[in-house]
Amino acid sequence: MKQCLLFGDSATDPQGEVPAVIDTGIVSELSFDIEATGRDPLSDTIVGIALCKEKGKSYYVPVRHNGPCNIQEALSILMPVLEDPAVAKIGHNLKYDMLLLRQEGIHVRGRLYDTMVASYLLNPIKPDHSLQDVAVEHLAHKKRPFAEVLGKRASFAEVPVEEATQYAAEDAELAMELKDMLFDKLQSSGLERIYFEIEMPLIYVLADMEEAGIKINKERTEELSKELDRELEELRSRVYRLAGSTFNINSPSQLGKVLFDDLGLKPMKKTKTGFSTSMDVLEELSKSHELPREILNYRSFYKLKTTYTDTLPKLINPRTGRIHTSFNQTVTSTGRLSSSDPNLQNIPIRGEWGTKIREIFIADEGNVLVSADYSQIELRILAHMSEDESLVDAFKNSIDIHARTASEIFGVPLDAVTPDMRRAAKVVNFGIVYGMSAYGLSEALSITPKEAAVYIENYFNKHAGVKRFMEHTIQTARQDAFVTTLLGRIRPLPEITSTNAAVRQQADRLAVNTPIQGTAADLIKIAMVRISKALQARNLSARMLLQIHDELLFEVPEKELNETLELISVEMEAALDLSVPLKVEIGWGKNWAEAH
DNA sequence: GCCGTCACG
DNA sequence: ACGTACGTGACGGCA
Repeated sequence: MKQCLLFGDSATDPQGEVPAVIDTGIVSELSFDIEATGRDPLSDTIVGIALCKEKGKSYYVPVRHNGPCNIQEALSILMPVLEDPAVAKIGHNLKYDMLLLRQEGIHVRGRLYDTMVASYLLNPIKPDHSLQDVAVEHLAHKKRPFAEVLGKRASFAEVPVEEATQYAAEDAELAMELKDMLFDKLQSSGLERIYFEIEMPLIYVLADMEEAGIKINKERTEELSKELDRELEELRSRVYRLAGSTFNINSPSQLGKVLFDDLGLKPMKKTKTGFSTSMDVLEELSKSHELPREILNYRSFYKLKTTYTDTLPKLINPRTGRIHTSFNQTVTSTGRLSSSDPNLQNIPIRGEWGTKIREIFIADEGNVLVSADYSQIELRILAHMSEDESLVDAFKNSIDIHARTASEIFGVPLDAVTPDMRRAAKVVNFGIVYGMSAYGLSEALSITPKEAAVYIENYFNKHAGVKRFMEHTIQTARQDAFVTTLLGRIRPLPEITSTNAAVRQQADRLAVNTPIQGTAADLIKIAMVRISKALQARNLSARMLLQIHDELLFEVPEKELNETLELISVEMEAALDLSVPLKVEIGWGKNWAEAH
């Protein structure tokens, strides 16, 4: 027995002149191939849902187009399909569609095929993974730009339904076509497992995190803004007095005039537009004049106020009372996530003000925030990938790695390592991972390049495995023009064969750094998926809120704290089986500062 | 819309 | 001689 959808002819066949009457029979025939789209980026609401059965057979359900259709009835008919775990979902940027549907109470389930993420895995250095761009690259298909369809209208809902149908159906059809095309390419590049076991399940986790958001103490944040205002006022007058004139401190060009013309300080570095007034320059100049120090103070307070304390309260969602970031899964060339609008991966942590600002991120009543971070993750991955004996041994025996490096590069016994030596060794350990030169190390440690070269030489004498690994990685990269992570994620390095030495050396550093940074990114993504599944399996209601590259932040009901702490540590430490143990440091408190 | 600067891992 | 440590995003100034 056929049942007509109650919104009847509001469903429109893009090919046909006659509006098609979609019935439940057709909807269930769409089983494998669904693309929820027809969204309106301007108002962040669902305007319609485009469904593609196969090429040439697409439907558009105009949920919010002006007309007599009944939203609730339309959605209640699509809901069983969208929520059916046996029905796979195909789309371009599915997280976006999933989040819109959740606002309507629909929770998408089932296997995902996201063509945007597929495009990213195939080429993470591609700057643009929009459907428009991906369709041109992989299908040589020029898609009509959304802006053109929209014209001067305020919303997609005002576009005539026939035109909207053409547009939305084209989106759905392109995703369908791209799915087959990109899936073949993923398989032949060995990216299938990363796609299905890491990135696709991660979409659900990221959607949950974005939807959850994080609570902040609004009143306290506003207090901090006022406090910063008073500090800035004082600093401004001090700066003007020392400069002998008033000017815009935020303008590097005006500041340059004051420092280098009026005060006659000697410029040290040039930028494209003038003399540099960056931190390291002002740091150096502060030895000969009081002003640069005050400029630095002014800048740091100004940064904190404009980027954090002034901005965050305005971003509280009135519906949820919380701040919701976006986690971008297709941005970085190494496989890391990024966070934007607002970026919650660069919240201050250092110094007194770092603590003050982290204190404004709080747990809801009855909950605590839990922070879990991987200890020295990149060095552990380096140890595993290089099989360097001394590094592996140090981690296996829980030796303080920076202290050991200090004893190696300074040639003193472990118990004779001073805090200063350990601090220098820490810089060396980080520098190695980035491919730092003797010059770079000398700058970072304020020593001569000669001394720095000795440290580096000492390091490699004790770590032949690391040296071998770096040389081998660069050599392989030169042959393949790409590098891979432990899990097989790819980063192309087109410039590794450049005839320009500077360009080529840059690529050499990327060749060494990317497998390490990228493997760390793979690892924490695996952990996120595992934790999400384990929490569900154990019926725990902790929510993952943020990922900050080697740290995960959760909101956990106090009553479930002990069980959840255990679960998080276990899942994170077991996410990958390396030749060195993984160590997780975990803490909790009423705010992010306490949890750390 | 780019540049310089600076917050984070 | 080359240029000099990897990966991000947001802000204000300026054209």
